Amino acid sequence: MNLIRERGVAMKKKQTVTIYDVAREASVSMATVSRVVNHNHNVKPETEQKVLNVVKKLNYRPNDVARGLASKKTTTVGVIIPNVTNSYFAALARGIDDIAEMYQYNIILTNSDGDEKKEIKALNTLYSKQVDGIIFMGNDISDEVREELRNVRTPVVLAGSVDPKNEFPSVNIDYRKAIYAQFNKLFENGNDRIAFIADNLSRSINKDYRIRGYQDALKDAGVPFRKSLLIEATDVSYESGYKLQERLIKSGATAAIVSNDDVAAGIMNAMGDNRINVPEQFEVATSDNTQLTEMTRPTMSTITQPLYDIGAVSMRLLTKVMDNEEIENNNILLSFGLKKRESTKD
Amino acid sequence: MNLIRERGVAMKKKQTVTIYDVAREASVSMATVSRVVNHNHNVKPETEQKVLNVVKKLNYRPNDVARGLASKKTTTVGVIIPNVTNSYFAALARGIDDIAEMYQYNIILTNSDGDEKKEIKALNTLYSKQVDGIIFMGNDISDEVREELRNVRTPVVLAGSVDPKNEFPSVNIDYRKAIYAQFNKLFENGNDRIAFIADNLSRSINKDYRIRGYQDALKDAGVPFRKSLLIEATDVSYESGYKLQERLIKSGATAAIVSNDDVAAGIMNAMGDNRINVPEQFEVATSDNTQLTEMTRPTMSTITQPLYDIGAVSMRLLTKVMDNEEIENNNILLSFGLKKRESTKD
DNA sequence: CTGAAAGCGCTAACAA
DNA sequence: TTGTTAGCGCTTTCAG
Repeated sequence: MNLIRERGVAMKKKQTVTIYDVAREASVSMATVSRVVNHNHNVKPETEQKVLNVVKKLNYRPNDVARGLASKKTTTVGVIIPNVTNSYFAALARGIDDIAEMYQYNIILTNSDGDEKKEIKALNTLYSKQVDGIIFMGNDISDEVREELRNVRTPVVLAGSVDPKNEFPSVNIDYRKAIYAQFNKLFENGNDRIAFIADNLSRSINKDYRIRGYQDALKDAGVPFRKSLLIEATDVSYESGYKLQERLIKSGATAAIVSNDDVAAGIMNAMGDNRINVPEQFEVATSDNTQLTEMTRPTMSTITQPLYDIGAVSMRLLTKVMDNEEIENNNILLSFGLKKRESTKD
Repeated sequence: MNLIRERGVAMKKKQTVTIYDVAREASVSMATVSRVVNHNHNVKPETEQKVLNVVKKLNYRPNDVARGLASKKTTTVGVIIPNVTNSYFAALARGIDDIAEMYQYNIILTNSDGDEKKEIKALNTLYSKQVDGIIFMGNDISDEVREELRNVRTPVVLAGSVDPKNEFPSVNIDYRKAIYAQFNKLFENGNDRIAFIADNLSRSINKDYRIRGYQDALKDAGVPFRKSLLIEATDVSYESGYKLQERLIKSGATAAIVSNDDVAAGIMNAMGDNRINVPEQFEVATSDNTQLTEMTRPTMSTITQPLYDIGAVSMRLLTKVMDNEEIENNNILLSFGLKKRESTKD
């Protein structure tokens, strides 16, 4: 080993300079170097300066892996996302990364496609990598995932994803109230056959939240429930929305509440392509207020959600959990709104 | 230490089971456990089975951090992306992650906003984290970034980002030829005042590639170059496109080649809102073929790029570089096409 | 086919 | 304020 070090420039392999090298060169102990590198205050200014000089001279960069092993902290958090390509989740991811960066964390990003198997696999990998925390996105969590989440014993926060059992910290909007409000708008516009559309009606986020809001509204409005107005899309894509148009018309609906912007855009464009005017003949209200809502013609009325903030707040919450801080409220609901654009009458 | 382990269940701190525990329980050495966990063939089947049983019984999970320190491989690669929220880059990121997963790598994702300072900071962080490789996205690389990239001495591949000096491996399409082809289409449609729009005309990807293609075409078509037709957007957003519309009309252009789909959508919608018909009165051709091109009305004609593949191929290329494989071609150009939709006449 | 032992580069008591 | 010394959990020669 020493032989290798001595040979210096003659070495072929790239020479990594370690804390030991710095210590020797600065005539101090490794502990002291560690202290100055970690901005530990208990170091005499002169010593600190001396070390800093050597650090610069040798271009020393601490090895985070070694650090992680010794300190049991990796300063990285895992992020499970259904699909980066989905603008709703991408917006959250951006919020997460920004706050993570602010708190000196890095993000390991894994796409799950909302698939339970992949989610579990990702969780295991993240666990092996010793991440300090995990942000989980995926609308809701299956029992198997819940089990795994308990298992890994790593702080977890759900972002834009509900936990009906309130077992894990989460950041969301109140989906039930949001749909309730949206229904009423549409109802006031004269619609009493309002369809509700989501990609998976049996998922908790729909079954336990959105559809309940829908039914609350139905009840208060004195409108009977019609099962045929609950429509399931094959997935959260533009195409799946486009294909739904015919069925929607046949259902007798005159308006639709859609839980995803891409799907809503598909429905709207399909209406237009089939000479059904939006909003005159059919009103469409969507849910995510992604930028797409302003790009379509007509533009889309929507629930407004603070997407970026949902991500940002989740990450902030996670830092608190990781630091064992006292959490006053584990299930944060950010406020939503209703934005009227051109796809609804009022 | 032993004391602590002995206390077993009595311990408060969560007990992590290590390779040492497995070895003891299975009455073999750590080395043997390591071998079976890493699927090293030189292990007698019975021994392997015995170890595997204990692994399962104790629910042993290898610690990747310790592994990383010992083996100097972290099986994670860094990905620098301007913005996950940008659908062009998000599509590449998805391709990257899928192939990474296939090769057992994880991805550390960092948003740079295309900002040189952030790019350099990210590079340094990734270096500290000892990533095995880096995928860089950002259109092109400044001299400072180039310097840093050389410095870190970690395999790098550029995805959807040009390196005019061909110093680093990269995966792209031939932007010059693509713009050339697109110009000709528009020219054949009867336009001789065709604007070219990008967010930063002085960036290499525009200056050295796209604008050259534009000028090649100009020359072959015998059309004089007009500087006023080279238009810079403030950024790659829908709004910046929307705001450009007036200037575009004033420039005398009758068609535009736009280098970003969001910007193109903004321009198109602004035209529509100002009662200028696309494509009858103004033709718009865009560049990325993201899904947005099908969502706008009219739909957008575009260059088609294999976005997902650019990411996927980049990651595949990176695995080769990391494995020191012989690379036949360092600068991969994937094929592009031209897709006619409704925003151009032919 | 298996084991012993020396690290990987750093942090964190504990002393001094 | 600084140094000494154990490890952190695993891989990897090198023997046997």
